[in-house]
Amino acid sequence: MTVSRVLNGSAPVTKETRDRVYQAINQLNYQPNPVARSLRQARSRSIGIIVPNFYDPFFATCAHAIGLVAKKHQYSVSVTTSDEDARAEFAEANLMALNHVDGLAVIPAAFGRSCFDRPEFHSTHIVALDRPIRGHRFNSVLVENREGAKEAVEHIIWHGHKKISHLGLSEKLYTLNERYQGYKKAMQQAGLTPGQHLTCGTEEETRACIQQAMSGPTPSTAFFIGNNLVMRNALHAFSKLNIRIPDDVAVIGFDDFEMADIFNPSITVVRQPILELGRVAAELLFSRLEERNVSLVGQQIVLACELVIRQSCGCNSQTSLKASQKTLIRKPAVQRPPDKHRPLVTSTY
Amino acid sequence: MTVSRVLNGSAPVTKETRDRVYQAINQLNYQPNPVARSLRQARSRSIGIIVPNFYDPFFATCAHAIGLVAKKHQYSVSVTTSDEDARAEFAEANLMALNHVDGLAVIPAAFGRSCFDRPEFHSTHIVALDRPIRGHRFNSVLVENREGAKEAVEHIIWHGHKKISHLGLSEKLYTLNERYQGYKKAMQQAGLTPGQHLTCGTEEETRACIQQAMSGPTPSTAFFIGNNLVMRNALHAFSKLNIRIPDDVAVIGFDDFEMADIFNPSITVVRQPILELGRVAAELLFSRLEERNVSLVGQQIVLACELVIRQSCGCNSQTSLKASQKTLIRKPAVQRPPDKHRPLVTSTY
DNA sequence: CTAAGGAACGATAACGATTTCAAAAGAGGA
DNA sequence: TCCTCTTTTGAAATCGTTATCGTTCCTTAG
Repeated sequence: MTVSRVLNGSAPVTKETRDRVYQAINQLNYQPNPVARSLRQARSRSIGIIVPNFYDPFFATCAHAIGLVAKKHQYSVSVTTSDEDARAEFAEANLMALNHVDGLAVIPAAFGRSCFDRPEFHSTHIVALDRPIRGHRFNSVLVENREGAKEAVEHIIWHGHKKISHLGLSEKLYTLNERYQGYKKAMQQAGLTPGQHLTCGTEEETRACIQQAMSGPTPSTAFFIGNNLVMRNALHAFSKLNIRIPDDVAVIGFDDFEMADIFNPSITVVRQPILELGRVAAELLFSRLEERNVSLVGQQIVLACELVIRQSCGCNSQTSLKASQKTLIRKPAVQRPPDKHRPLVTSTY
Repeated sequence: MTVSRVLNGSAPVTKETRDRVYQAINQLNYQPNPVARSLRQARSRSIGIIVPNFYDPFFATCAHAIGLVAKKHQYSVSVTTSDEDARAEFAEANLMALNHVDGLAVIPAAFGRSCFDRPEFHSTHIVALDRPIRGHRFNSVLVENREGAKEAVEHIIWHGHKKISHLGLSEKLYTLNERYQGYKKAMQQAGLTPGQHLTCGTEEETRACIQQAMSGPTPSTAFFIGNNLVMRNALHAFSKLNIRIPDDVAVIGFDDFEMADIFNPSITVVRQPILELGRVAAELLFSRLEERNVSLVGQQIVLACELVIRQSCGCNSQTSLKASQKTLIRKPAVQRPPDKHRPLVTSTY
């Protein structure tokens, strides 16, 4: 008991006894057993992170950012994946709850019904990132998908394009649907007819979509591309079809990626504040664990994106920008704390 | 006690009692408490994974592969990061050991002294991936860095290049040093003078290295590039310096990456069997948890790489390969089970 | 000098499972 | 009928910590 008091500072202990305790601890190489602690206290000074997968740089960067905040607060973390499957997500979250994690940061799985309102989680603090969880108990931290997409499409319209196609992965995915809505709004406000949400899963589908969009009486002269999987496939397709960017078509994407500014032409994108997303979500979680900001419970926080103008949209960085500065960042309207770039997503091994 | 026997099948229970137990379990929504289990049994049917970071696709894919195997064996996983720091690695591993993980799969941190021979880990099964841990207790699963690099350099030599430079991140990194040794060997066997290990951390350093290598009386006509961080910076530099690939210089890299075949020209690389690496390491770990293959303890397993020939080395895929097949894979000498490609490292959110 | 109050520390009982041991119930043989 | 043996079930101890309560000792006030 005295040892416990010394280690936790939960009650006063004489300096002399304290020293004896520390001496014994050193002699015996004693380390408190976190399992027994967790059993007794029903908490563990740890948080769980559930992301759809590890190999998507977006998710990886979110997990990284959350981990940094956890480290700052001296919490340990445990990361697992849902594989975009709500059932697996439930299994993982349930296991974490049984293990008495103090909080849970989740990028909710895209497919299946979310289960965080189940009684298993009544005593667990949960924060969602990137995609919302409905429910008065939860906070969600999101990105301005709609506004970001709208701004991107407006930029293409400003370039003079009239027939702009939208390529996305699936209308079922929250973020991609939001971006499509932004695309539609920009088109309508400019008096243009928005196209369908062209669903491009595989590389073949993407090529077919592009070919179709570029045939007919009024071929598309520009593409808004909803995420990086589609961007990859689209770039491949453009190359195979001998379609030149930005001469034949303008291209603008959502979510910045590692190679976007190495590409020739470099790719104009809407950059999401990924580190900020993870950071804000994590800080929110910890503020709730420490019973602060309780008034925010149930609120959504939405972070602004940046339009990163490079060459693929038709802007000629050689002339319009200083030679030393290949990338122009148009600052978002909403003020927000400065965000460092996504960490370099490349190998160090 | 009877409930425990029913759930674990650790002793015979009458069908009648068993049914009553299940009925009660359903009524009460009972779930066994893994913390109490872990406290009593000193095991948890879970493994820990420690990787340097999440955002490097290589590490992410390793973690993914290990997770798949764990799922198959019905173990849960907990992933954390060391940030390439051996002290943080020790802290994470120690915490996992205290939490009674049954096994630990680690990509050892590059910087600092590895601590897995400390008494804290005497009862934990540990397997290393990608980088070795010395010690008779440990298994390591590695990639043929030397042979892969050698084969790549031999391919460039076959193209007729005589002055070939080696760009790497750091000689302190195990894998990069191994690859440099392979480069040196290939050069020496061909009667050519190997260059220094050119250390390229930042983009500026990389540019300087390239400029230096390409100046003087005998400028480099080819570059072997040790990993993807340097590859990224090098591609940027080549583009800025208006050096054309493969016309001015040939380029070959180590480790395949997402955009390698989208690039123009597509990048020839040595592909590592990443999923296989994770799979083999995980299966080895589980076979040791189940007390099988004990004879393998202390052994290293080394997996072969593939040379993926694209355009940047000077091979003209338009003529030398079928038009439908842009990528030629030269099979490795060593037979090994077929490996699926790295999962697509792009966003689905 | 006594009583009251606080500081320091120890004893006991949880937390929720499993290990070990003991008891009850049923089967079979003398 | 009684005894032994096996099958099934329950009781107690245990894992390593903390919550709770109680005891000792010392200080201070009346």
